[in-house]
Amino acid sequence: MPEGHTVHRIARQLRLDLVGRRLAVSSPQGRFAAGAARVDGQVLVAADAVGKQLFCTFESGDVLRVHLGLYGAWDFFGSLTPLVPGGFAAGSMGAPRLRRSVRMGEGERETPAGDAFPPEPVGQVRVRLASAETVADLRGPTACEVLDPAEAAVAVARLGPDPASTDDPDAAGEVMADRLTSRNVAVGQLLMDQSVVAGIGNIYRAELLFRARLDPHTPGRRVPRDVARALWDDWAVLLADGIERGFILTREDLSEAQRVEAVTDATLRNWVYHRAGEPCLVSGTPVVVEEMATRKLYWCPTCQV
DNA sequence: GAATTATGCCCAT
DNA sequence: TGGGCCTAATTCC
Repeated sequence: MPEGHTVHRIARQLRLDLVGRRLAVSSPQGRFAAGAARVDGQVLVAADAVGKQLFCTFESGDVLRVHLGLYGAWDFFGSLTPLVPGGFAAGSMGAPRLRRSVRMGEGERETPAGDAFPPEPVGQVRVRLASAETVADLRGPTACEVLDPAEAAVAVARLGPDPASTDDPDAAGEVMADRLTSRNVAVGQLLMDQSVVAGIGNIYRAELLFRARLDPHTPGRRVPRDVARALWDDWAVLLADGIERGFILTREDLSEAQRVEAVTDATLRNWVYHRAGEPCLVSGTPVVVEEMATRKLYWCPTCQV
């Protein structure tokens, strides 16, 4: 599920197993041959997520910028460090992939072509990052390019604040509140605007607004500043939880047993997202789905005013 | 088995 | 406004 939490997990996996190593960078698909050649053979010195974008910095200063879009995903093979102590190592992260391996247990990976390492690329692999022990394959990204340091700085500057990539969350929250409360655009659209706040996608958008009991159509300018700040604080909580948990869970009312169930049952995870026509879990009113700026918006007209 | 759908966002028209 | 990315789970016959 490539909202912000997913990209932070990908950056974490890259830091654990590929940062600090000299990498072979290639484009098995061929569409990124020139970009791959620019960083091939260099040491990867950093991997950072900002919002939904991933920035991989090489020793020359050049930066591989990746945006997964709707279909993109990274598949990891070889020696992998669990993302959380005692947890599973990553298999595939991004859009749903390799579901068979997920059923085996999240993180267990399907090994194509037997146990050979490195594995033969399967399908359209845009970029392969390979150390002696680990391979990361990128498929289906909407953006994948190599930038010089100045260009990379511009790309980062275009993004709003991200609670998981700032060292001053309070100041960043003020920036988000400024941007959210200065326009007449619906708050439901502003939360999806990556220059207002980075990393929120369609699920987090719907759930943040429900948790705040806020009507998605409220113009930004009409959102009280303390409500805007509370949205930032809640986003910081949900994002940190999503990064650790590996999926989006926004129902703070679930029992421990239900939280365990939610690992395999996505229908338990959210208040309104993907629940069109089902009764709101608080008011019983059927959850409404409508189009907002070409994306489906789920909300409860009784609770969110 | 085919059609639809999806967590995003860019670009051409 | 529509297509593109390039995939797989889900839903519909």
